Amino acid sequence: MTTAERVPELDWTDPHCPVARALDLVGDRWSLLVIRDAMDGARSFTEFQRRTGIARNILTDRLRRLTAHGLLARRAAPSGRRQEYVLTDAGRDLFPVIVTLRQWGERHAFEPGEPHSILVDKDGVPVPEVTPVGADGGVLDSGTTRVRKVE
Amino acid sequence: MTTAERVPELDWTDPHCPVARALDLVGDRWSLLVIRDAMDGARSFTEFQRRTGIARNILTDRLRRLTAHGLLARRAAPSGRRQEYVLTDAGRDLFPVIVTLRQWGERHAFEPGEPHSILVDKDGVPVPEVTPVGADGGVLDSGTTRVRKVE
DNA sequence: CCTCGTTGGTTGCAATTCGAAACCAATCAC
DNA sequence: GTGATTGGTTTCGAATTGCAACCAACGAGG
Repeated sequence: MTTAERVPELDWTDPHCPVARALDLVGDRWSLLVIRDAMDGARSFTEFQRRTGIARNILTDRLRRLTAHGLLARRAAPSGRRQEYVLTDAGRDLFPVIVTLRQWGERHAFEPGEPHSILVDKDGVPVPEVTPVGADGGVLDSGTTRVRKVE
Repeated sequence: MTTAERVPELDWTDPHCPVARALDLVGDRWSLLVIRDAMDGARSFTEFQRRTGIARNILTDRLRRLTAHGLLARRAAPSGRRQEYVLTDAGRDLFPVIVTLRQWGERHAFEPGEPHSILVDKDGVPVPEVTPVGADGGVLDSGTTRVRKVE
Protein backbone atom coordinates (compact mmCIF):
# COMPACT_ATOMS: atom_id res chain seq x y z
CA MET A 1 0.00 0.00 0.00
CA THR A 2 1.58 3.20 -1.18
CA THR A 3 -0.87 5.57 0.49
CA ALA A 4 1.06 8.14 2.49
CA GLU A 5 -1.24 8.16 5.49
CA ARG A 6 -0.95 11.05 7.87
CA VAL A 7 -1.21 11.66 11.57
CA PRO A 8 -4.71 12.23 12.96
CA GLU A 9 -4.26 15.82 14.12
CA LEU A 10 -6.49 18.37 12.51
CA ASP A 11 -6.79 21.50 14.61
CA TRP A 12 -3.42 22.98 15.47
CA THR A 13 -3.12 25.64 18.12
CA ASP A 14 -1.11 27.79 15.73
CA PRO A 15 -0.83 26.11 12.34
CA HIS A 16 2.15 28.02 10.99
CA CYS A 17 4.38 27.78 14.05
CA PRO A 18 6.56 24.69 14.36
CA VAL A 19 6.97 25.26 18.09
CA ALA A 20 3.22 25.22 18.58
CA ARG A 21 2.80 22.12 16.42
CA ALA A 22 5.51 20.31 18.34
CA LEU A 23 3.77 21.22 21.58
CA ASP A 24 0.45 20.03 20.20
CA LEU A 25 2.09 16.63 19.89
CA VAL A 26 4.26 16.40 22.99
CA GLY A 27 3.43 19.47 25.05
CA ASP A 28 1.67 17.86 27.96
CA ARG A 29 2.82 16.80 31.39
CA TRP A 30 3.79 13.26 30.44
CA SER A 31 4.63 12.68 26.79
CA LEU A 32 8.20 13.89 26.99
CA LEU A 33 8.81 11.86 30.12
CA VAL A 34 7.64 8.78 28.26
CA ILE A 35 10.03 9.66 25.44
CA ARG A 36 12.80 10.25 27.96
CA ASP A 37 12.27 6.80 29.42
CA ALA A 38 12.06 5.22 26.00
CA MET A 39 15.44 6.76 25.25
CA ASP A 40 16.66 5.35 28.52
CA GLY A 41 15.61 1.82 27.62
CA ALA A 42 11.98 1.46 28.68
CA ARG A 43 9.86 -0.68 26.36
CA SER A 44 6.91 -2.15 28.22
CA PHE A 45 3.75 -0.63 29.59
CA THR A 46 4.70 -1.67 33.11
CA GLU A 47 8.16 -0.23 32.80
CA PHE A 48 6.89 3.14 31.60
CA GLN A 49 4.38 3.16 34.39
CA ARG A 50 6.98 2.33 37.00
CA ARG A 51 9.47 4.93 35.84
CA THR A 52 7.11 7.85 35.31
CA GLY A 53 4.56 7.17 38.03
CA ILE A 54 1.83 8.19 35.60
CA ALA A 55 -1.71 6.91 36.15
CA ARG A 56 -2.33 3.76 34.13
CA ASN A 57 -5.27 5.02 32.13
CA ILE A 58 -3.38 8.15 31.19
CA LEU A 59 -0.38 6.08 30.18
CA THR A 60 -2.62 4.01 27.94
CA ASP A 61 -3.78 7.19 26.29
CA ARG A 62 -0.30 8.68 25.90
CA LEU A 63 1.17 5.53 24.43
CA ARG A 64 -1.69 5.42 21.97
CA ARG A 65 -1.33 9.07 21.05
CA LEU A 66 2.42 8.87 20.61
CA THR A 67 1.99 5.74 18.53
CA ALA A 68 -0.75 7.32 16.43
CA HIS A 69 1.45 10.35 15.79
CA GLY A 70 4.41 8.26 14.80
CA LEU A 71 6.75 8.88 17.71
CA LEU A 72 6.50 5.36 19.06
CA ALA A 73 5.86 2.08 17.33
CA ARG A 74 4.00 -0.72 19.02
CA ARG A 75 4.92 -4.25 18.21
CA ALA A 76 4.77 -7.73 19.62
CA ALA A 77 7.76 -8.44 21.79
CA PRO A 78 10.11 -11.20 20.69
CA SER A 79 9.98 -13.01 24.03
CA GLY A 80 8.14 -12.93 27.33
CA ARG A 81 6.66 -9.46 27.34
CA ARG A 82 3.70 -9.35 25.08
CA GLN A 83 4.19 -6.04 23.41
CA GLU A 84 6.67 -3.27 23.43
CA TYR A 85 6.86 0.34 22.45
CA VAL A 86 9.96 1.52 20.66
CA LEU A 87 11.00 4.93 19.43
CA THR A 88 10.57 5.69 15.76
CA ASP A 89 12.97 7.97 13.91
CA ALA A 90 10.67 10.88 14.73
CA GLY A 91 10.72 9.92 18.39
CA ARG A 92 14.49 9.60 18.44
CA ASP A 93 14.75 13.01 16.83
CA LEU A 94 13.39 14.51 20.04
CA PHE A 95 16.77 13.82 21.59
CA PRO A 96 17.98 17.42 21.27
CA VAL A 97 14.75 18.64 22.87
CA ILE A 98 15.18 16.33 25.83
CA VAL A 99 18.82 17.28 26.21
CA THR A 100 18.19 21.02 26.14
CA LEU A 101 15.34 20.64 28.62
CA ARG A 102 17.64 18.61 30.81
CA GLN A 103 20.40 21.18 30.66
CA TRP A 104 18.00 23.99 31.41
CA GLY A 105 16.66 22.02 34.35
CA GLU A 106 20.13 21.37 35.70
CA ARG A 107 20.89 25.04 35.65
CA HIS A 108 17.63 26.54 36.79
CA ALA A 109 15.58 23.97 38.65
CA PHE A 110 18.05 22.81 41.28
CA GLU A 111 19.57 24.48 44.26
CA PRO A 112 23.32 24.76 44.04
CA GLY A 113 24.71 21.46 45.26
CA GLU A 114 21.41 19.61 45.02
CA PRO A 115 22.06 16.21 43.42
CA HIS A 116 20.60 15.22 40.06
CA SER A 117 21.16 12.65 37.34
CA ILE A 118 23.46 13.61 34.50
CA LEU A 119 23.74 12.70 30.84
CA VAL A 120 27.04 11.17 29.80
CA ASP A 121 28.45 9.78 26.59
CA LYS A 122 29.51 6.17 26.26
CA ASP A 123 32.83 6.91 27.94
CA GLY A 124 31.09 8.48 30.90
CA VAL A 125 31.99 12.03 29.91
CA PRO A 126 29.24 14.59 30.59
CA VAL A 127 27.53 15.93 27.47
CA PRO A 128 28.59 19.53 26.75
CA GLU A 129 26.10 22.37 26.70
CA VAL A 130 23.92 22.42 23.59
CA THR A 131 23.31 25.81 22.04
CA PRO A 132 22.24 27.21 18.69
CA VAL A 133 25.06 28.67 16.64
CA GLY A 134 24.89 30.77 13.51
CA ALA A 135 26.31 29.99 10.12
CA ASP A 136 29.48 31.80 11.23
CA GLY A 137 29.79 29.66 14.36
CA GLY A 138 28.72 32.40 16.76
CA VAL A 139 26.32 31.63 19.61
CA LEU A 140 22.74 32.70 18.94
CA ASP A 141 20.09 33.78 21.40
CA SER A 142 16.66 35.37 21.38
CA GLY A 143 18.27 38.75 20.80
CA THR A 144 20.20 37.80 17.69
CA THR A 145 17.47 35.86 15.91
CA ARG A 146 13.94 36.46 14.83
CA VAL A 147 11.03 34.51 13.49
CA ARG A 148 10.32 35.14 9.86
CA LYS A 149 6.63 34.69 9.33
CA VAL A 150 5.40 32.90 6.33
CA GLU A 151 3.09 35.02 4.22
CA MET B 1 18.17 41.87 51.58
CA THR B 2 20.56 38.97 51.15
CA THR B 3 18.02 36.21 51.62
CA ALA B 4 18.28 33.81 48.69
CA GLU B 5 14.59 33.17 48.32
CA ARG B 6 13.58 30.19 46.26
CA VAL B 7 10.85 29.23 43.88
CA PRO B 8 7.60 27.98 45.42
CA GLU B 9 7.68 24.45 44.04
CA LEU B 10 7.76 21.66 46.56
CA ASP B 11 6.59 18.38 45.09
CA TRP B 12 8.51 17.48 41.96
CA THR B 13 7.29 14.71 39.71
CA ASP B 14 10.73 13.14 39.76
CA PRO B 15 13.06 15.09 42.02
CA HIS B 16 16.38 13.85 40.69
CA CYS B 17 15.64 14.24 36.98
CA PRO B 18 16.33 17.63 35.43
CA VAL B 19 14.04 16.85 32.51
CA ALA B 20 11.15 16.20 34.86
CA ARG B 21 11.87 19.33 36.88
CA ALA B 22 11.99 21.43 33.75
CA LEU B 23 8.65 19.98 32.69
CA ASP B 24 7.20 20.68 36.12
CA LEU B 25 7.95 24.33 35.40
CA VAL B 26 7.13 24.70 31.71
CA GLY B 27 5.64 21.37 30.65
CA ASP B 28 2.08 22.42 30.05
CA ARG B 29 0.23 23.42 26.91
CA TRP B 30 0.91 27.14 27.16
CA SER B 31 4.00 28.14 29.11
CA LEU B 32 6.47 27.55 26.32
CA LEU B 33 4.28 29.42 23.87
CA VAL B 34 4.28 32.38 26.23
CA ILE B 35 8.07 32.14 26.41
CA ARG B 36 8.23 31.86 22.63
CA ASP B 37 6.21 35.04 22.26
CA ALA B 38 8.25 36.83 24.89
CA MET B 39 11.35 35.97 22.87
CA ASP B 40 9.57 37.32 19.84
CA GLY B 41 8.89 40.66 21.50
CA ALA B 42 5.62 40.31 23.38
CA ARG B 43 5.47 42.21 26.67
CA SER B 44 1.89 42.98 27.63
CA PHE B 45 -0.97 40.83 28.83
CA THR B 46 -3.02 41.75 25.80
CA GLU B 47 -0.21 40.98 23.41
CA PHE B 48 0.38 37.53 24.88
CA GLN B 49 -3.31 36.86 24.75
CA ARG B 50 -3.57 37.93 21.14
CA ARG B 51 -0.60 35.92 19.97
CA THR B 52 -1.30 32.67 21.79
CA GLY B 53 -5.08 32.68 21.82
CA ILE B 54 -4.99 31.35 25.37
CA ALA B 55 -7.98 31.93 27.65
CA ARG B 56 -7.51 35.08 29.72
CA ASN B 57 -7.84 33.48 33.12
CA ILE B 58 -5.33 30.81 32.16
CA LEU B 59 -2.96 33.45 30.87
CA THR B 60 -3.24 35.26 34.18
CA ASP B 61 -2.28 32.05 35.91
CA ARG B 62 0.62 31.25 33.58
CA LEU B 63 2.10 34.71 33.77
CA ARG B 64 1.93 34.51 37.54
CA ARG B 65 3.48 31.05 37.63
CA LEU B 66 6.28 31.94 35.26
CA THR B 67 6.93 35.09 37.24
CA ALA B 68 6.87 33.22 40.54
CA HIS B 69 9.34 30.68 39.19
CA GLY B 70 11.68 33.33 37.92
CA LEU B 71 11.27 32.94 34.17
CA LEU B 72 9.53 36.23 33.68
CA ALA B 73 9.75 39.47 35.61
CA ARG B 74 6.78 41.74 35.98
CA ARG B 75 7.35 45.43 36.15
CA ALA B 76 5.60 48.71 35.58
CA ALA B 77 5.92 49.78 31.99
CA PRO B 78 7.81 53.00 31.27
CA SER B 79 4.95 54.51 29.23
CA GLY B 80 1.34 53.88 28.32
CA ARG B 81 1.02 50.19 29.06
CA ARG B 82 0.71 49.73 32.75
CA GLN B 83 2.81 46.65 33.25
CA GLU B 84 4.96 44.40 31.23
CA TYR B 85 6.44 40.97 31.47
CA VAL B 86 10.02 40.49 30.38
CA LEU B 87 12.20 37.42 30.22
CA THR B 88 14.69 36.88 33.00
CA ASP B 89 18.03 35.20 32.41
CA ALA B 90 16.40 31.88 33.26
CA GLY B 91 13.64 32.56 30.77
CA ARG B 92 16.08 33.54 28.05
CA ASP B 93 18.02 30.35 28.72
CA LEU B 94 15.06 28.40 27.36
CA PHE B 95 16.11 29.55 23.92
CA PRO B 96 17.79 26.26 23.00
CA VAL B 97 14.68 24.36 24.11
CA ILE B 98 12.44 26.48 21.93
CA VAL B 99 14.79 26.17 18.98
CA THR B 100 15.07 22.38 19.20
CA LEU B 101 11.30 22.07 19.56
CA ARG B 102 10.92 24.32 16.54
CA GLN B 103 13.34 22.30 14.47
CA TRP B 104 11.69 19.04 15.46
CA GLY B 105 8.32 20.52 14.53
CA GLU B 106 9.58 21.68 11.15
CA ARG B 107 10.79 18.22 10.37
CA HIS B 108 8.03 16.07 11.80
CA ALA B 109 4.86 18.09 12.18
CA PHE B 110 4.45 19.47 8.68
CA GLU B 111 3.64 17.90 5.40
CA PRO B 112 6.37 18.30 2.82
CA GLY B 113 5.83 21.70 1.24
CA GLU B 114 3.45 22.95 3.92
CA PRO B 115 4.44 26.52 4.84
CA HIS B 116 5.68 27.46 8.28
CA SER B 117 7.56 30.30 9.95
CA ILE B 118 11.31 29.97 10.20
CA LEU B 119 13.97 31.20 12.59
CA VAL B 120 16.67 33.35 11.06
CA ASP B 121 19.68 35.21 12.39
CA LYS B 122 19.98 38.97 12.11
CA ASP B 123 21.16 38.69 8.53
CA GLY B 124 18.15 36.62 7.60
CA VAL B 125 20.09 33.37 7.38
CA PRO B 126 18.21 30.33 8.69
CA VAL B 127 19.53 28.95 11.97
CA PRO B 128 21.38 25.65 11.44
CA GLU B 129 20.24 22.43 13.04
CA VAL B 130 21.01 22.23 16.77
CA THR B 131 22.30 18.91 18.01
CA PRO B 132 24.24 17.59 20.99
CA VAL B 133 27.85 16.82 20.29
CA GLY B 134 30.36 14.97 22.42
CA ALA B 135 33.63 16.26 23.80
CA ASP B 136 35.27 14.95 20.62
CA GLY B 137 32.86 16.86 18.40
CA GLY B 138 30.91 13.80 17.29
CA VAL B 139 27.12 13.92 17.09
CA LEU B 140 25.38 12.28 20.04
CA ASP B 141 22.02 10.57 20.16
CA SER B 142 19.99 8.41 22.50
CA GLY B 143 22.09 5.41 21.50
CA THR B 144 25.45 6.92 22.35
CA THR B 145 24.55 8.49 25.67
CA ARG B 146 23.05 7.34 28.92
CA VAL B 147 21.71 8.84 32.10
CA ARG B 148 23.93 8.36 35.06
CA LYS B 149 21.76 8.19 38.11
CA VAL B 150 22.78 9.99 41.20
CA GLU B 151 23.14 7.67 44.17
C1' DC C 1 -15.93 67.20 33.52
C1' DC C 2 -17.94 63.36 30.96
C1' DT C 3 -17.58 59.62 28.08
C1' DC C 4 -15.33 56.20 25.43
C1' DG C 5 -11.74 52.93 24.51
C1' DT C 6 -7.95 50.17 26.24
C1' DT C 7 -5.55 47.45 29.54
C1' DG C 8 -5.33 43.98 32.81
C1' DG C 9 -7.46 41.54 34.93
C1' DT C 10 -11.61 38.54 38.00
C1' DT C 11 -15.67 35.61 38.43
C1' DG C 12 -18.91 31.95 37.38
C1' DC C 13 -19.95 28.04 35.17
C1' DA C 14 -19.77 24.14 31.97
C1' DA C 15 -16.85 20.82 29.81
C1' DT C 16 -12.72 18.33 29.58
C1' DT C 17 -8.96 15.96 31.54
C1' DC C 18 -6.62 13.69 35.22
C1' DG C 19 -5.72 10.46 38.91
C1' DA C 20 -6.57 6.67 42.15
C1' DA C 21 -8.43 2.40 42.67
C1' DA C 22 -10.79 -1.52 41.46
C1' DC C 23 -11.52 -4.84 38.17
C1' DC C 24 -10.32 -8.11 34.41
C1' DA C 25 -8.62 -11.27 30.66
C1' DA C 26 -4.68 -13.49 28.91
C1' DT C 27 -0.50 -15.53 29.45
C1' DC C 28 3.48 -17.58 32.17
C1' DA C 29 6.13 -19.97 35.79
C1' DC C 30 5.84 -23.53 38.65
C1' DG D 1 -4.11 -25.78 38.27
C1' DT D 2 -2.61 -21.94 41.09
C1' DG D 3 -0.62 -17.78 41.65
C1' DA D 4 1.92 -13.96 39.81
C1' DT D 5 2.65 -10.75 35.93
C1' DT D 6 1.37 -8.00 31.98
C1' DG D 7 -1.46 -4.83 29.75
C1' DG D 8 -4.87 -3.00 29.96
C1' DT D 9 -10.39 -1.00 31.02
C1' DT D 10 -13.86 1.07 33.96
C1' DT D 11 -15.65 4.08 37.30
C1' DC D 12 -15.91 8.05 39.72
C1' DG D 13 -14.44 12.16 42.17
C1' DA D 14 -11.17 16.05 41.79
C1' DA D 15 -8.60 19.36 39.32
C1' DT D 16 -7.80 22.02 35.21
C1' DT D 17 -9.50 24.44 31.11
C1' DG D 18 -12.03 27.48 28.34
C1' DC D 19 -15.70 30.72 27.36
C1' DA D 20 -18.08 34.66 28.37
C1' DA D 21 -19.44 38.21 31.10
C1' DC D 22 -18.18 41.56 34.21
C1' DC D 23 -15.30 45.23 36.20
C1' DA D 24 -11.92 48.83 37.99
C1' DA D 25 -8.32 51.97 36.62
C1' DC D 26 -6.39 54.98 33.49
C1' DG D 27 -5.89 58.07 29.36
C1' DA D 28 -7.51 60.64 25.39
C1' DG D 29 -10.87 63.58 23.26
C1' DG D 30 -14.28 66.78 23.29
